[in-house]
Amino acid sequence: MKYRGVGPGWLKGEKSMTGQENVFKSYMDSNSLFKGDRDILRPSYVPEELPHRREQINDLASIMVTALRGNRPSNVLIFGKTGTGKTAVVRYLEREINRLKRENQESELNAEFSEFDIDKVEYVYINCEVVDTHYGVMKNIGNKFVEDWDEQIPFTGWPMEKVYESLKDRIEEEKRVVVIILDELDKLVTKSGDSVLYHLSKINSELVKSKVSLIGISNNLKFTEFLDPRVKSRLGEEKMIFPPYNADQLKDILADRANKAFEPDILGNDVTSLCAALAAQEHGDARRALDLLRVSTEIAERDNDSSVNTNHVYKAKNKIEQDCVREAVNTLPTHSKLVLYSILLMHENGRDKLTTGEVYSGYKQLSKKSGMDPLTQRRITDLISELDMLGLINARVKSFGRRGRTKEIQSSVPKSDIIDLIEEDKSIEAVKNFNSHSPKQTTLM
DNA sequence: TGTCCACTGGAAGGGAGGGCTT
DNA sequence: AAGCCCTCCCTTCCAGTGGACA
Repeated sequence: MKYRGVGPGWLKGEKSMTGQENVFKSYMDSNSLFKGDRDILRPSYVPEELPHRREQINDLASIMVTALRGNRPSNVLIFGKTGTGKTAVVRYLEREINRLKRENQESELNAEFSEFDIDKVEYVYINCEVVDTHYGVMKNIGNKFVEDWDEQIPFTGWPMEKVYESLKDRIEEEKRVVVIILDELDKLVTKSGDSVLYHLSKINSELVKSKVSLIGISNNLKFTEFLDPRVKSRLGEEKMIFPPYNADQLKDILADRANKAFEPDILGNDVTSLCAALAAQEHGDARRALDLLRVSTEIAERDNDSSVNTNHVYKAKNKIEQDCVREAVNTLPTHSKLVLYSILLMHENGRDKLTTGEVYSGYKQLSKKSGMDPLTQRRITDLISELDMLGLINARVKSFGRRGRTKEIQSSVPKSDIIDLIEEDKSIEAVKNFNSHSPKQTTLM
């Protein structure tokens, strides 16, 4: 069939050139329960006020104000579990600094901070879960100071020393105070060590005009144990710990966002309370509370309901959990999929607890069947640990005395759903139905 | 109390891939 | 084109481990 393109009529929701009604039409005509921008319910949205974080905002602002006077603020380490507002507070202060810069430009007075041009305060935010290498972090910081594509540090190819020198030169081009935020810092340290922190924390001794301050954000209080003592002391000049939100605080946060996101009467009684209570069970995670409210509303919209009720919230809870698992499985490399597949198949065959050796022999059978060279057992040990970290399996080291010491492995996902999902992967199509009852098939045991 | 098993997990290094410099 | 750098994925080697058992 010839491709005919999408004509203007389609866009208006009229019948397509094939004579069928446009697939989006019915959805576009249905009423949205959101008042406007649904991103208000996304964790990345930074509201005008952050409920129950005034104290942390003030503390951090009192440290950061030094930058506005042209001096170097102390380095800060911020700790707190997921969804406790760490990133939101840092982003909030970034917005406040930018607002101050704008007001300053408009008034052209620069009265309050007259000795230093506050336009020269630079805020560089790096998420170390995304950029998790020494090179990547340095490159990203350095590239914040150039707009010309030709002058950008390439994403690979330069020696580290050159990247570092280039970064220093760019910062030194004019007198400025650079505040570098390293979010999810523990991920960077775990993966690439502390050399990037070593360089960044001693950079001030090599700068003449400019100054650099670091704000590290981490979920893990213990990650500083892996740091070189010099880095640890330079980095932790100030420390802040963000406590988890309780259910009442989460309810306030949700109520605040809900006021902006919905018309009155859209949310049923107890919807925000339930979202808050469910999220409070998970160490007071505001991100989870907001996701629950947003997904509940989306489910209500799809069901063509005129309001959101607690049933939608329970559905949303299940959906979020399932989506997380499916996403995790879908993005696994092929060999990890085969390891998980072999664990699930053996569970299907009644084997509840497995050892590394058993999983490895099952995996080897599957690899050969799918025409791939199996990886070594050492490598598979690492893949098993990764699956454990993703929460797809439970693996704990256990000693069986004379029968050795190994991991005891159990799956922690719905077996048949995930088996079906893995079987959708084209690259391992040959192992599909490996465990069928056909007499010609071998069975994993 | 020493032995033994079946691994665990750290360290070192190979090599492929992507890109820069000379 | 050759030499170099960095990252990623992987292998190889090997010391260490917990607890049942003789």
